[in-house]
Amino acid sequence: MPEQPVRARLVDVAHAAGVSKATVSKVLNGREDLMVRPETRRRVHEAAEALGYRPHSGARALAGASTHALALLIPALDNPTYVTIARGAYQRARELGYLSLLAEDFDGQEADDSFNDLVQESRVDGLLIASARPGHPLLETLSHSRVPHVFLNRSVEGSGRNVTMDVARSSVTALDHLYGLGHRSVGHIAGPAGITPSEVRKEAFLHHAGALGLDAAPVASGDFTEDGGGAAARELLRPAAGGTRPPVTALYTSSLAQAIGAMAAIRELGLRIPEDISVVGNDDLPVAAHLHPPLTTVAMPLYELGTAAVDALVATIENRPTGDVVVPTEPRLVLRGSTAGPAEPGGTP
Amino acid sequence: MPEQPVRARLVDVAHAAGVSKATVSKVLNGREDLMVRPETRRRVHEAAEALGYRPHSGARALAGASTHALALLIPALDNPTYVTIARGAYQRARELGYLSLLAEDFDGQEADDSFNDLVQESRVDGLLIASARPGHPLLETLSHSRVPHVFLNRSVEGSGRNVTMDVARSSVTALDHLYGLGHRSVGHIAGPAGITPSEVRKEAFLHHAGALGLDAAPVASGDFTEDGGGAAARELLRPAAGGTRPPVTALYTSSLAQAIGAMAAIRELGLRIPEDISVVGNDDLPVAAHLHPPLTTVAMPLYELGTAAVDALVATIENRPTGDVVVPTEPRLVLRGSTAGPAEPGGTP
DNA sequence: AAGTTTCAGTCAACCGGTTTCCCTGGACGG
DNA sequence: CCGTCCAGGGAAACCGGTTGACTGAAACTT
Repeated sequence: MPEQPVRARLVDVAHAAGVSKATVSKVLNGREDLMVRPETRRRVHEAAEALGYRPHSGARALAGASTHALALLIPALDNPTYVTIARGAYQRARELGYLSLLAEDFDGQEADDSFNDLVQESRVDGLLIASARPGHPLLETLSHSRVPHVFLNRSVEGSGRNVTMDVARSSVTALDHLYGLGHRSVGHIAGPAGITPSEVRKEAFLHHAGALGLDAAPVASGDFTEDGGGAAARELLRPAAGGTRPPVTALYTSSLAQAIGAMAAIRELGLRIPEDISVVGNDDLPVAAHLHPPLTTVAMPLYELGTAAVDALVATIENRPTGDVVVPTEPRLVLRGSTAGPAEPGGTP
Repeated sequence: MPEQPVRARLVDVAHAAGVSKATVSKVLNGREDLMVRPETRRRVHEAAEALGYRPHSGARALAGASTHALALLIPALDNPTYVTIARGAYQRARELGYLSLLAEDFDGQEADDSFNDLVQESRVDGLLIASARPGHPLLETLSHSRVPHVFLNRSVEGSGRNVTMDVARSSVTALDHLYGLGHRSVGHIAGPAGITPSEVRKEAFLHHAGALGLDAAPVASGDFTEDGGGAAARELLRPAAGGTRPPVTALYTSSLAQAIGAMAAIRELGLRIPEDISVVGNDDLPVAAHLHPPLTTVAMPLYELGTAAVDALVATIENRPTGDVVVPTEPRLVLRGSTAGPAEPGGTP
């Protein structure tokens, strides 16, 4: 026979357990101030279980002013980086009794839509914002509201709500690897200006390049896309006036997509990977292993970023703000075929 | 000065407009059976606008049994195919006054979680299911419930709720292209058994290969991933007993990731693309243009699939079921560098 | 002119929870 | 033996919308 076709309500559970609505509500929400006999509690739980009771989220939101849901705003869904973050967030939210919803925020406009649909209509209790950037319309909106929120990955200076990774460390890791292979001229493909992790990565790159005493450490910026990476790579590989060899022997990119675009550009220039140019990308994702050649990457703790952001947001919602948080897991180098020692300066075929 | 810090409620709008709650509700919901003077309607709209009124979704859901939200269940977020579908769905939903939420359903377990969190707790009015497959737990769950839903991309036979693309046509398009280049032996890398579009694509491939009179049209199955494509490619390219040349001169894959994996495998076998083996992938996404060589693909109308699915679901919710729907837009060949005429049979270097 | 429609809106019940305050009965102290 | 106290639980007032029954006035009928 089919299951009960109608939803069980709180009152149904109450009736089945022989208690009142109030008691069921207290028991199921595990309130601390509860004065309920273990025996009664058991009956309530059994009745709820038997009836397959699930509270009506709307009713809860209405009565309790809490939806038990969060929303994660990410800048681009087709960037698999954010997918990993989203999975971490979803999982951790679930463990804490929240539902994590996903919203794409290409470039600000969608953020306001999402804000309206999700926050203003009380569908969520708080926001995880991965799409922040200077001048983002949402920042202004948020300053007028009391909605709990944290910024992840892309931080907002002085907000005290940033959850980030040790991005600077990723530059050090990548550079140490290339230096160890013998590279003394390394180019960096940075992300767009104004985006925090991109800036930090660039600064750390330049700083560490100085510390290592590299011969050259040029930087070019581009979108986090394949095209952005390709254009930046062409810029960095252009031989100096009068020269014929590219000024660098290795490239370190800010995103995986940039690395893919850079690799394509390198080949179009008639150069080989890794014989002529080594490439290191950021963020290790499955596709990196299947490129030609397989891409050496710096794996960032993306999943943990998602979980940490949820922890911080839930803490904020419960009035225990955490301040800025940095995920403790360190970036890890994943060695593959796109890096090798540089060619001998004079040894061109 | 900061905006009004407290939400405006329906009653606030009513008061501001000098009418009753009921009137405001009717006006704002644009009900057809409304008897409201244009003048009154204008006042209500102005008041709502001035107060920045947004209805409380929970209250609406409670009172009207309608949440104005849908959920899209997709099998893997890191498959950009589904991202395009999701964008189409989100946009169309918005146009129809719905909010489209995204949920990932790796392999069934998550589907039940989502079902509980979203449907059982009345957060959504209906489900767009892109993750169906035979034996999927959700199918059983759905049969016990009255939740409006449609299946997209992956269909469920006999459900009368399928929204699909002309997948068979994509095989024809790919095969015609390869045939036109001179290929007479083409291999097909299919998706896992039981997944509808995969099956249909395979059948269409075999059928059209027969119609064209190809010399050989072997098929191998694999996951929709890079690894799945790589393994299947190795299988299809294994020379016949005693032979040294691969039995096919071209490969046609079911997904973009498979094509990437296949390309890697082809190279590992010491073969060139497209000189030795041509490759055609399914679904055109930005990364295809940046592979080495750029990948020729069959572009499927993914965005339209998303919009059509929402149309069908909303129709179902409003008691106007549509029956199975096929998106009219035809697959389109995107010509790039991974396809060329086959090498001369005897012309090996 | 009185009765009937139609029009334009209002009233109030209800949706399914949460929460505050109040009630009750038994244990306990004096 | 009676008053107090408190653990255990219940009654009822919300939360913010939606909806159908109902009403008062204006416009038609005849």
